Amino acid sequence: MLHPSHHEGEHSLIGQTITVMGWVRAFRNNQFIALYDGSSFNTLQVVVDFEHTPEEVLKKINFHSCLAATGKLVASQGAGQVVEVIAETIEILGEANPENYSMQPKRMTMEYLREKAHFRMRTNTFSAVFRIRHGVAFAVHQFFNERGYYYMHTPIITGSDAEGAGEMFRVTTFEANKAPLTDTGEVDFKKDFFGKATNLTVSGQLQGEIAALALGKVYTFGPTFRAENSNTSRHLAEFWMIEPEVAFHDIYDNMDLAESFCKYLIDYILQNFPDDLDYLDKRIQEEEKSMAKDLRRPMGLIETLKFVVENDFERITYTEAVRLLRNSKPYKKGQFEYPVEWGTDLQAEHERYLVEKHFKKPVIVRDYPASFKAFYMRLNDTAPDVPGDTVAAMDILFPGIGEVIGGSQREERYDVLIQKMETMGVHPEDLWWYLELRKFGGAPHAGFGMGFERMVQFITGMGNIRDVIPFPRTPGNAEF
RNA sequence: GCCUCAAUAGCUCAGUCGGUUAGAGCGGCGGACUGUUAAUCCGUAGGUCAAAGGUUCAAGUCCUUUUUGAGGCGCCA
Repeated sequence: MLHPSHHEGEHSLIGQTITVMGWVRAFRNNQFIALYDGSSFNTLQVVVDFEHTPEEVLKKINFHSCLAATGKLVASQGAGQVVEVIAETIEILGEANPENYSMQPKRMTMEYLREKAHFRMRTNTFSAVFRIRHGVAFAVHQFFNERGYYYMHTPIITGSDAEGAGEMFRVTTFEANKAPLTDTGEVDFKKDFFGKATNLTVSGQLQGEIAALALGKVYTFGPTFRAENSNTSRHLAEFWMIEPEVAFHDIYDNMDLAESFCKYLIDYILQNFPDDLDYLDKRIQEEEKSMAKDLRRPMGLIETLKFVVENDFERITYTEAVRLLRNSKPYKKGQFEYPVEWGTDLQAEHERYLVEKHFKKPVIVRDYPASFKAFYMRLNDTAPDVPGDTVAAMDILFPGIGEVIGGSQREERYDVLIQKMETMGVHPEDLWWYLELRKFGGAPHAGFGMGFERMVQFITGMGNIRDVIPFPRTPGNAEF
């Protein structure tokens, strides 16, 4: 459909009779329809000749009703748009009776719209968010394709329950109350569809490593499932994750890749979705007018995105982070709820201090204690000033969102890996193939996982992750 | 899973110390309007105050339980 920013269309079609189809955003002065078809943020003005338009058609030109208008495209007499269609005929394609329709041409809360997920994409905010979501997804593939990475489809149903990334959703064809039992009274998964217990994937990483040790540079991008009872604005039970895995990369290559990846995605949206971004930016400013000054964002949305693209991320080790936190004002004043001690994981309040107060930019923290990180992360050599064993792991922390990326160099040394599995209670026999990758033609390699929705959340400035995925799945909610 | 807060008209909200007939804006409906930009103007209808129970002469307001939602925390991406 034509819209004011579609310059090619303007010039080639002015003076011609055309048919346009879309949904009514507004009907002003009994005369002007703002028609919207989703192709961009903009609407096209259709001028109605109401003396020659049947009464029953005029009555059905309502908010969000769908229609086809045929008429001549002309340069607009009004100020707000470049071109407009002088309608000769209007055909109502789909009514939207305002007496029963749950959407209204006014500001609605995100919570209300979440209950109307079948209609919320028709709003300015959500249409902008989902156009941008598409843009980010496209940019993911473009980024990796340009760099010679292969897109790998790792399984959604997985039989390995040793991935250690949280609670899993069971996949079974057994009736919930009629599962066959073994002699010892346990569910007999040998009789289940796959002949073993299976779950929805929590990560494609382990299979990604198989691909990386064959094709060199690969990435996955697919749905991921966590059955955690997480009730926050940045967790979903079903989300999309991007996981590059690269042979011959160490932790530093890994951080470089992750940082340039983040910047590429953000820059792609800045370049290609300015109208949508501009609307979201203004929307946030409007929303923050009624908020206390210290609760507002330090920078506007677009300003923030440009800042992230143009500046290096801060890089520190976990050990340095702990030292820095223990010397911080909130620590000395006892304002942290959780203790800061080498060997315990950084809490959200600590990460927020580093990102939002101290460095005021994205921060990459690396070399975490081995004790609370996954078994597959590569053990670092001991270092002076570091009180315990660390692994080559890194997290990228963003303002407002927290962890957007978590990654590591993988343990490629067979003996070290098997020892770590044993101390961490992972059964080597369950991951025999993973171990064989180290035995035969193994290589140093590294990778990371990016939470796709978290990145979209950051780019759109949306406060709740449920509002950047079309149909959110969270504890107690799988409507639509 | 834990903590805190909330639920009043279709939507967004106000409702004082427990007191008589629960209000506003927007939206809806009826009307006016041929250059509007979330158009504007006039008129009008609309309520089981989330549910159940309790205290009280009297409950939207206080108490208990439940439901739903939000924010924070934990788990993580």
